[in-house]
Amino acid sequence: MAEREVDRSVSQTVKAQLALRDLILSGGLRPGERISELQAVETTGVSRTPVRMALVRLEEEGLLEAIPSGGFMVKAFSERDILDSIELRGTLEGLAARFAAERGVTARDLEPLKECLAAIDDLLRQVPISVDAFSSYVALNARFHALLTELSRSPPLIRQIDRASALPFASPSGFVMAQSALPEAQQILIIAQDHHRIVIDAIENREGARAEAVMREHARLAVRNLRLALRNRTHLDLLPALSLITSATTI
Amino acid sequence: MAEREVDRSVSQTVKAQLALRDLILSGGLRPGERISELQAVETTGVSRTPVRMALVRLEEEGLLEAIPSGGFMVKAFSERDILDSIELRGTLEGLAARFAAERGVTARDLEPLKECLAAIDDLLRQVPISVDAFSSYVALNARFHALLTELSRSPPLIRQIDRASALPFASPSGFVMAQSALPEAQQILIIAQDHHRIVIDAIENREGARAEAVMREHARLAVRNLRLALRNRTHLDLLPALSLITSATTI
DNA sequence: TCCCGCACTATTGTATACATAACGTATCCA
DNA sequence: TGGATACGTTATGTATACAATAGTGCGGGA
Repeated sequence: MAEREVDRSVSQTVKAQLALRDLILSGGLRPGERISELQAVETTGVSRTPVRMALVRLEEEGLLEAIPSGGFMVKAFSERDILDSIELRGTLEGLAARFAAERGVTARDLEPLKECLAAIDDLLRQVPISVDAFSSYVALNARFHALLTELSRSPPLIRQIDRASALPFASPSGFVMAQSALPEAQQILIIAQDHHRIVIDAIENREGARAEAVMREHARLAVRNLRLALRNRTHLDLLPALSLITSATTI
Repeated sequence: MAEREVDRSVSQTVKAQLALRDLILSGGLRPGERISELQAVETTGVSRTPVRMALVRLEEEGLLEAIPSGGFMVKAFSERDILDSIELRGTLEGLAARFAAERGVTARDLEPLKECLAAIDDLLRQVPISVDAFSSYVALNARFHALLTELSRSPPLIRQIDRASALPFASPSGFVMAQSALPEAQQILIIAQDHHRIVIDAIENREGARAEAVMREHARLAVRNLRLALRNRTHLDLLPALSLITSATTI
C-alpha cells in the first residue's frame, strides 16, 4: 500500500511487468510453477489484459517459459546455464569491442568512457572499499558497459547484448554486490578496472583482436565473483535470482 | 479465401503473427510506417486482442519497432545492419561450435550431422545444380545449422542463436536462393560444404578455436552471396525482406 | 501571413464478458 | 482394487466495449 506512488503516468502493463519480475526474482514463485493469470491479477492489481502483456514480455526476457497447453511457468536455470550466459555476454561484448576497434572511434566518443574510468579509479582508491562505494561501482560499471556496447555503433548487436544482459545473473555486475564484504573483492575490482583500461587502449589503437579477447576474459570475472560469493556464503541474499537456480551449491 | 485451411486448430494469435509477418516481409508495409491495429484486424480477420499479441511478438522478433507514444511501426534496416546481423550470427554459431568441441560430443551425437553432410554432398554432385536441388540445399543447410547449434548443449546459447537467425536476412541460408542461377553459386556452396566438414572435424578432435573460427568465416559466405546476388541483379525477388532495407543497392 | 490554441477524431490502453479447452476428481465397471 | 470415462471446475484464448491520450485540422488572433 506504499508503492502507489507509481500509479500515475505509468502503464498498467509496465506496472504488472515490474511487479511480476520482482515476485519471480525474489523467489515468490518456484521454478516450474505455473503462474496463473488470475493470481497475477490479484497480486498486481491490474486487469488480465496488461497482465497477459507482461507475461509475454517476461517470457521474451527469459524469466518465463511458455507451457505447451497454454500459460506460462517460472523458468529454472542450471549452474551451467548461468556460466554459459556469462560466456555468451562476454562473447557479444567482445564483438562490440572489436567492431569499435576496427571501425574506429573519435576522441569525443571515448570521453564519457574515460570519465567513467576515472570515477571508478576514484572509488578504488579507498581501502577498504565501503558498501556505498560498491553500490556506486555497480552503477558506474553498468554505465561503462553500456557506453562500450554503444561504441560498436551496431543496433542489431546492441539489441542482442541488451537481451543477453537482461537475465540478472548474466548482467555485467550481477555478482559484484554479493561479495562486497570479502577482501578478495577489491582485487577482482582492480583487475576488472584494468580490463576496462586495456579495452579502451585497444580500441584507440584499433587492435580488434585484443579488444575482443580482453572483453571475453573480462566477463569471466563474473564467474570468479560468483564462485567466491558461493564459497564464502556471505550475503547470499544479494545473489540475484538465486531461487531460480537448481542446486546452486555445486558450481 | 483459400487459406482458410489453417483456421482450425491454430490460435488466432499465431494466425495473425503469420499473416502480419508475411505482409511485412513481402513489402506490403513501408519501413517507418505505423501499423494500425484496426487495419491489422481487417487484414488478418481476427480481433484486436490476438493482433496485439502478434504485434508484441513481432517486435521481439525484430521486425517491428515500438513507437514511444504507443503502437508499432515497421522497422527499417541499413545495409550495415544486415552485415552486422550476419557477423553476429557467425559469432554465436562459432561459440556453439567451440562449446561442442570443448565439451566433447559422442559419435551418436554426430550421426545426424554426418547424414546431413552426406545428403548435401549428393546434391552438389549434380552439375549444374538444379533449382530443386537449391531448394533442397536450403532445407538441409538449415537442418545442419540447427543440429550444430544443439551440439553446444547450451539452452541459453541456442535461444540466442534462434533469435539472431529470426531476421530473414540473418538466417543461415538467407541469400542462397537469390543466386541460384549464377555459376559462382556452385563454388560458394562447395566452399560452404567444406566449412561444414571442417567444423565437424574440429569438434571431433576437440579443437575449439578452430571450430569457432571456421563458423565465423562460414557466416561470411552469406555476405558474399548477398553481394553476388545484388551485383548480378538476378532473382532479386528471392531476396528476403528487400523492402525493409534502405538503399540496398550500395552494399 | 504565420503562429498559437482549441476542439475533434482516430488510435491505443484497459477492463470485462464469453467461449473453449484442459485438468482433476469421482464414480462406475471390469 | 485398478483403470477408464464422464463430468465439473478452472484455466486460458478471444472478442468487444469503454476510457484516455495523442495527433490533426481548423479557426482566430497577432
